[in-house]
Amino acid sequence: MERRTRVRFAPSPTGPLHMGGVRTALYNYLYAKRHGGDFIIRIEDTDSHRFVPGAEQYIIEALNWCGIIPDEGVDENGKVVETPSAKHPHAPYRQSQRKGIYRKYAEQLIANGYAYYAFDTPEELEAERKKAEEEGETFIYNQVSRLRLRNSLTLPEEETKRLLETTTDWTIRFKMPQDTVVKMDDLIRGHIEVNTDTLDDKVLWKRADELPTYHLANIVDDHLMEITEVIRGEEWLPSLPLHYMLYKAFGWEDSMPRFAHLSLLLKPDGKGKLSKRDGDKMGFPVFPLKWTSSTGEVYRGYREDGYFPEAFVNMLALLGWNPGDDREIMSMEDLIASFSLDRVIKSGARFNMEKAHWFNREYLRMKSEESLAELLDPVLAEMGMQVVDCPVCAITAGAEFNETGMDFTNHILTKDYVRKVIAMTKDRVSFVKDFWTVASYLFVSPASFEQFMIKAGSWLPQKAVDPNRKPDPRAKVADDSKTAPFLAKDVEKYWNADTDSYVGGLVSFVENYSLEWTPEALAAAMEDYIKAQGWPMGKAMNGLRLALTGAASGLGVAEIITVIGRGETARRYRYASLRLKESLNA
RNA sequence: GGUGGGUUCGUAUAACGGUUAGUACUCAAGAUUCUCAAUCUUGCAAUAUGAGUUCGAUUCUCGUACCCACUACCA
Repeated sequence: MERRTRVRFAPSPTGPLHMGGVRTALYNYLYAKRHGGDFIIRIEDTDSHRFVPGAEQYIIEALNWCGIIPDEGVDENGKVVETPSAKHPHAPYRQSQRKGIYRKYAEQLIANGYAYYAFDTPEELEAERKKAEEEGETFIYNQVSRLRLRNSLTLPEEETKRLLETTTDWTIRFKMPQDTVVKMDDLIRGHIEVNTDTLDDKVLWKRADELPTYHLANIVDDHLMEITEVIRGEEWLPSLPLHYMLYKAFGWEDSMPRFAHLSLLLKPDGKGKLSKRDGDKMGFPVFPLKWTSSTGEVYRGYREDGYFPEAFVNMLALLGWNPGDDREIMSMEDLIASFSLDRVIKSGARFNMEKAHWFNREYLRMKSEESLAELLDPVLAEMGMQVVDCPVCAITAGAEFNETGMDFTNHILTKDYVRKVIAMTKDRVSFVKDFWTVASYLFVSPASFEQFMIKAGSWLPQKAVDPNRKPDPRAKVADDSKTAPFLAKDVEKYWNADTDSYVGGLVSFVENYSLEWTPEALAAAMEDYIKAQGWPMGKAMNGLRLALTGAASGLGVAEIITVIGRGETARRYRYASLRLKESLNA
């Protein structure tokens, strides 16, 4: 009988979900949707000591941002469901609120001889561990040691009874059978065998807080919630034998889910799994959303760093899985249509920031100018710009737009102007905030000229250096003049009396230019003019760009002029000429 | 230490036991150009290691090295 596919993502609210967790959730989601099944969220909060306020909400919000929407466990308002309904029949979905149901399962195991009561206190166990350590060994609560410890297997029945009633720090432990080979199958890793002699007697239920441990709660809930596949992180592989044994002990073998253990996400240097500190060290976020810890530490998030959720999800999906062909840019629908566990990679994957940037750039290019303008709005507002939808209203309110829709004195601009800038600079940026970085001169005229130059120069993209990479023997020594800040003392290289006259002439030409006002037409006309005058093309054009942008790099000169307009062009030239002359004389 | 998992260019990955070991990112060179990008073209770069099985091994088996996880009354 074919069962409906039901998978779950079962995070523990002990902190923010990091990108590895998001990937696990994503793979679960893709698998569920690929098979037309359900994706369920369950909160595993059986450890009261490690509970972190806000973590649960963070997890749900993060998944929501990624477009990973649960079918069950969380309602439309993003709240974990607490009372059963047709859509959420297994509520509550928080294990702390399910605590009443686990004890009887643990007792059932004892009744059938699969578990026992253990009365050793945490202090006693700690002492055992310490003793073993001094002897150079490791203490394990297992088939051998349980015979000399205080539990219902060694104590007389009356004593057991008495302790159960009079003490409150006992536990129920699984009675791991001796010398039995557990044969397991993993959807990603294939067949695995483990001898039970290497396993210990795990605690299943604690009297102290009357809560189950992960192992019990997990198996019981997966069974009750009719989970068909368990897709989780590799850190669970060592406890898979125990979980197999538990299904067997409960007599649930027939409905036991199939298991798939995902490899971990590694630090970019490949040493160890990704942890929350790595982001700050390596300069990238490890969390989907920004997180502020209770001690006030702030961790960056992909959302706040300007990544598009589609790009983030796409990048994450391909970190440890591939569709079997050369496709890389894939929407959620594409991913769902192609996802399969047998193409999940067994080895751990390292996160690569350059590739993440590339993904974001690809997605940015696919977006319309309209939607990018929308996204750029807050950035412009932050820089003191005011974007208006209704130019007429703005004019009556005192805005003085030039012919291109910009008021450079009052920093007011039209939506049209923003769209124009975006169209012109779209293929130079990876993130929405980069529009400002690469084209601020289209929004503000240079105020303090030399400073602006230095700043503009320092904005040039810094090339990332991978310490692991072998140097290319043919690579030339880095040309500093290309990336170094454009300093005031270099002015003469770019500007002298001749340049000034070329640029001045060009500006007059532009002011009187009356033909088609497009970058192409204007560029052609300017070039003809420069040639007719017999001026050096580079000197004239680069000089004008310097005057207009304050930098030695940037958009085509004609493009800039058609955006900022004639008046602003002339104004910037006069200003630059003045300031640059001062620099030369100084 | 024990148990389990893993190992293809710097990174992510592809390759019915038979390919010139492919692709993308990064990097480099060239083209283009008024600069810088973008774009296009080209290039650099890998099967951890030793045995075995086989006509033939990146692929199967075993050993070694290295990496990772687990080894809690945490998940």
